[in-house]
Amino acid sequence: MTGPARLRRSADVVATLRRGRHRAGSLLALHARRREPAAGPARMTVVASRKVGNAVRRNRAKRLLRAAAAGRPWADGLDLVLVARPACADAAMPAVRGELEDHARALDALVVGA
RNA sequence: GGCGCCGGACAGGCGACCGCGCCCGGCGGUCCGCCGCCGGGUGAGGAAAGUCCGGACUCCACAGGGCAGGGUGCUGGGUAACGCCCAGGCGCGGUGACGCGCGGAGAGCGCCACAGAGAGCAGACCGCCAGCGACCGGCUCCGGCCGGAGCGGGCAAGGGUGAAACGGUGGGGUAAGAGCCCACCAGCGCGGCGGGUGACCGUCGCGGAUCGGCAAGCCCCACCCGGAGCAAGGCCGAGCAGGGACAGGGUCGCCCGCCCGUCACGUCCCAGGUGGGCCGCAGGAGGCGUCGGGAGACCGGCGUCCCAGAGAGAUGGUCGCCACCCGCGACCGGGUGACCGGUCGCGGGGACAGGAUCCGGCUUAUCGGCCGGCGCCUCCC
RNA sequence: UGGGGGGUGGUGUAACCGGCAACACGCCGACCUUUGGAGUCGGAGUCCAGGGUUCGACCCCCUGCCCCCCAG
Repeated sequence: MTGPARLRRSADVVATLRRGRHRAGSLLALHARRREPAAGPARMTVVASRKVGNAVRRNRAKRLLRAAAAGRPWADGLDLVLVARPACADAAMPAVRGELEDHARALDALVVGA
């Protein structure tokens, strides 16, 4: 995976969802959290629940989110969780990129600036 | 030409740039656990799906018997096995190609609402038939005669109810009738002969007058099933804190049998800790080709190929070109015509759906065209 | 992975061993009332969907869809 490294451990995902900042839109929700200490490149994972649809729709949504996330730079020391919404599986790439960029800019101000 | 039936195979192709999982090789770094870069190889389906069946595999005193429970259900075959497949038999539907169904109701229990006279060793509303007939009506040659109400009987042909009502035709018989009797037909049962491995078929004889449906209600018969599941199971590593109860425990239930144990290394409960890695885990009931056996499902021989192995879970993103399908328009060709074919332009479309231990089936979803065989109708020669 | 339960008017629930789908609240319409409320009368159901068994299916069997629960 390019860009951010993969976030593998379940505890890290839960910590990011619970203690991180988040922003949500119609296509996706972005959770972000600074590690302590904030060393190493950003890590990320994508999530799609059963509400998104069947396996094809879930995987489609996750691929779009990965591709979109790989297309922009991320600050070091961040843990990211991208949550797919049902509409994400039907969305086009520019829309996904746009919404992700909005969330990322808003959260950079909160997480990085804090 | 039109409308159909059955079977099979496919699941757009090529290319550019940026990326992903796994494997191999090289280089570099390393705290030796690995990490980074480069190159090469490889990377989803006919249903991968639903999880409805069957097996492989693994573990459980090696699970032996009985009961209970569950499943299957015409016959023969195929298979590792099946609830699957093939062939056959019978029945039903269809003009037909073809499709669908399948043990037993002559072992027992139970159920058949409403309607209807009667619905389970049937029944008599209308009706039919003689008899009585003191009452009523009509006729009268005055003796009676005819019809009806009523009474107690005989009958079950016809009407009518219902999903279903105790065979059909003809004859005899009778007061009227009825398998009451007879012949033939249908159906049932028994027996013989012939064919078939068998389901069953053909044929001959005899019998007794001969009535259902539901077992996807209980049930009977035959056959099958030990249980759990890859979070099976095995190995390595890290970490913690013990306390209490009990004589029984052993992978669904009950009894017997068997095995282990009876003061703890067991079982259960509470509390605490961990929730990491490796194997299982990809050579298989395997794919393709060919030859042989078989009616077929399928089986065997030979050759050849290696074809996903992740573990928060890899196939993506942005485009181009060419085919394919649909709609509209223009032009050309054929035809009296409805219309058909071709070229070009514009617009649109490409489904259902993603491996998670593996395999064989079933079922369900699915845009579109392709191949093969067959049936019916119509037209022409 | 294995097992269990359920889907009935708008909502919450019924229906013996197969025989006319019932109740409460709500909604709609009519009557009554100056209006509203209360009251009276009436109305509305693909019994989740599609097949099958049966004379007949909410009920029995098969297939599919959805929801809930339990164990690991």
